[in-house]
Amino acid sequence: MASGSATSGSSGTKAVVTRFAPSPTGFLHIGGARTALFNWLFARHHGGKYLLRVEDTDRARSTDAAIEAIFDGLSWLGLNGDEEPVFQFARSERHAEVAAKLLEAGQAYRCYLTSEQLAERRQKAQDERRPFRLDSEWRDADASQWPDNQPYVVRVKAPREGETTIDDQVQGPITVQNRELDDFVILRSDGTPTYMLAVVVDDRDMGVTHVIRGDDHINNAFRQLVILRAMNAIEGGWEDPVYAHIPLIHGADGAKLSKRHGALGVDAYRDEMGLLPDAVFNYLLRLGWGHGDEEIISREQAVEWFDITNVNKGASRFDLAKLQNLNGHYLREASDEYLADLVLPRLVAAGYPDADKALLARAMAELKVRAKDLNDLAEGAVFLFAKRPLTMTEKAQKLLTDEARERLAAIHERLSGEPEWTLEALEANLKAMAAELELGLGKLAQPLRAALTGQTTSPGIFDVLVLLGRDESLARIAAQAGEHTETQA
RNA sequence: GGCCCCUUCGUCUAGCGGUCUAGGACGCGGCCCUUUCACGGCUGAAACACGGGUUCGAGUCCCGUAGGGGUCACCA
Repeated sequence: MASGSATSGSSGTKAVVTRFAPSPTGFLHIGGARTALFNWLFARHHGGKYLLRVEDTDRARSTDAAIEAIFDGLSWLGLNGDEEPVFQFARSERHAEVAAKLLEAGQAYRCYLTSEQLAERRQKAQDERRPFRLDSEWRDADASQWPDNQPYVVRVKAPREGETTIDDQVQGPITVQNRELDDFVILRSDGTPTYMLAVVVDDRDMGVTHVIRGDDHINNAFRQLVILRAMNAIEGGWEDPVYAHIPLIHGADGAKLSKRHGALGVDAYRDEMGLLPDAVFNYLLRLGWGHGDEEIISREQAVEWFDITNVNKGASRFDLAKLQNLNGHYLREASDEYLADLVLPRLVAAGYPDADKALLARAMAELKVRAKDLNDLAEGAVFLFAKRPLTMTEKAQKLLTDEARERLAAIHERLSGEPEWTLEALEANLKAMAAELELGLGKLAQPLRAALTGQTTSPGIFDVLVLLGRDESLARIAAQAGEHTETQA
């Protein structure tokens, strides 16, 4: 049993309950996604539950758009909660109720210090270059001393002696001297609960057994334990959860991930970068965690192998190149139908409203081996739906020399007589032609590629001919062919 | 600054006192395959931050130093 030092858990085999608790003040970024992933994996691995809670107690900064974006991102990654999400703000009455109990039991107190007074004291401490620690004169004030009609906040009475140790599942034991803890606010002067109170109450009411979150919350754990243990002393049934603080993700330059760096919403990875959810899932899993030499890990495998105590303690950097490589792998594994569905809207958006899914799907096998994301796939597919006359890339244009155009004319003549428009027949035909002309196949294939696709890279040239079909192929060749054939396209 | 935490190739990691002349992956170089680009295969360069201990033996344990990160709100 790993848990804080004091409380003795009465239940030895309690079912695991984890939660992911984003605050809807921004979008689901990559770090949050990984926290959700680890919570999900841990719960799945132990056959427990994984819950979602929206921490929207900051009314000013919370937005519906953010809530939607977060759910959308989680859903894309397959990390939906096992139950309906809890909205923290809706529970403020319960939070206030707990604060009242704390107050009543003398574990919290009304503090009439104003923000200005606090700022003053902080400033003074800083000027004297000593650490600021709040020592409110209201901590032990009697009800008779309370001023009338003055706003006040409710603070918990943090212990001032001894020390507290949490046995963190990732970081190992962490000890803090209790005198480092201050009497933090649990109820604001307008009566609303602070995050510190709400988290503790909600976690316990939701039955959360394992708190897995970013290690920027380590210090909060000690504060939350103050509330938790006070409540446990008052009414019992408030057990310490098991903590696991996972390291943050840094940008490629080692600095904290911020909007400037790679801290994009997961929607950007999906929409702009054209990545697959399985790839992001796999990448995030391997960031800070490993299982021997395994690199490609399926969801099922991940659930089986995942162990929170194996998570590394140090922060890791976000490496886009590796993510893209992984994505390329998952792209090649994905079915042609699935990919065609994802690529089609991209083609339409790129100005090819006539893009045909069936043709796209047929080309996919050839397309996906040379792509690392959906953008590559869409770009590679453009030639299938481009209208004549094709626009040539600079490199393609260069390939179409007079000599090349003459060869195209010859190819046109020859393929016009090809009775069987199949991969095998076309390959045999053109190879024979190259041999007769004593040319490398490339001398024919490259100009052909330019004429057919407008580009210098594409799927195999015979595949391209088959994909395009006889009529379209011949028309495109004719359009670029040299003089001695009259081009009638 | 106080407190807490971290430190293996450029990056992600394996390593849980001897099997480490430190393994894998991405990236980078070379070769092969090849009509292009990819894919794939083979191969090369590349790391235990530093200094003290403990031990017969340390990448693995302990202590310092340096570097990095987190946190110090009536924000979450």
